[in-house]
Amino acid sequence: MTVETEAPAGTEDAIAAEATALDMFLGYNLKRTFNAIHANLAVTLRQFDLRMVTYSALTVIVENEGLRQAELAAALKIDRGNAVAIVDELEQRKLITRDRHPDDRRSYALRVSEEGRKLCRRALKADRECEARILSGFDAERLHKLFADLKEIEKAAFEELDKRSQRQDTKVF
Amino acid sequence: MTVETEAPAGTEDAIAAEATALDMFLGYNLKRTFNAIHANLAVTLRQFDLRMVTYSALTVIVENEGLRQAELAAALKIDRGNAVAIVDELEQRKLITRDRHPDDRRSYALRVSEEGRKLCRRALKADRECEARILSGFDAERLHKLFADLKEIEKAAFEELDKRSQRQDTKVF
DNA sequence: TATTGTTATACTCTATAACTATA
DNA sequence: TATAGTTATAGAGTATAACAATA
Repeated sequence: MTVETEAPAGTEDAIAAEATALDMFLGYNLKRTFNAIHANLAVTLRQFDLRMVTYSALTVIVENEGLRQAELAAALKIDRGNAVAIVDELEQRKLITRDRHPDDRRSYALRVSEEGRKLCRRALKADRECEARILSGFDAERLHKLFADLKEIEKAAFEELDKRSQRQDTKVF
Repeated sequence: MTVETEAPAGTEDAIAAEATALDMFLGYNLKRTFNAIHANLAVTLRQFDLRMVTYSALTVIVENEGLRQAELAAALKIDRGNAVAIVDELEQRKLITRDRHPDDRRSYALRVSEEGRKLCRRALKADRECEARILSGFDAERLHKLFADLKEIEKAAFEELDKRSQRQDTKVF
């Protein structure tokens, strides 16, 4: 998605340093920035044998002991079906336990183990330190504004999406 | 990845409206915001039967007539191998042509057709209008600052990634 | 009837490796 | 030797549909 500036080696009059119409788009810039941040996160998490999704699943379980798989899936915005393998992996690594839910025999109650809690704490710390290095040039106020902007845009984007699906609905009938 | 606030229906004391440690992370917030923007983009592009990658490929070809497939792949930061199917699709839909490169018989020169140019123009317009609706609450200065922040963070993140791989290198030897 | 966990399936995206034809 | 395009393949990520057990 990103139009990077380095020309492929040996390409004499390459499409280097070019601007593209895509530069004007927030989506394009968000993707580029996220890719760069995510590349760092992947390196950070590799030492804990975690992926982004297992990392965030573990974090959510730590913070919500006893939650059901369906609740975890909703929190991570992933499908229930896709949550199975993730929970399987965390359970097989003894980072969490799958206990029967006391008042609903369909459900599991997910709980972190001591080992899982420690791993989560170490991963969060490493992630925090990595982001701090990347964002060392940003003061608190600038960061706060940036986070607020991102939140506001997320909200506006979902509102626009709602409007569009309503428009579609009214078109259909 | 996102810990959304809506509780699943029928979950009485659900993990609703909760904060998570992940909220402190730029990566997490970028992903949430990008997901929301991308959901809109996907809806926008569906009417043109385009995906994000075919959309950006078409745009890059429009802006760099005659470029090689390898150059397109580099611009999109995708693998040469993965570019084949994308170029195939655009060619089969007669949105672009694959001409032999005049001075290198290994290469193709990718060129947009009139139909492709029109489609690209319409898609860019629809994308622009959608983003404008989402960002209607942002004035030009705020947007400019946001884009600048994103660019700066991307740069810092890749620099940090370089440092880390160098650190790894020096460890190995 | 609806929900929980599960399985199967499929499509996209990404990454690697090997092949051919050219340079 | 190296590069351009191609093919095959495999791993993630994501989405849908169906099933058994339970509510």
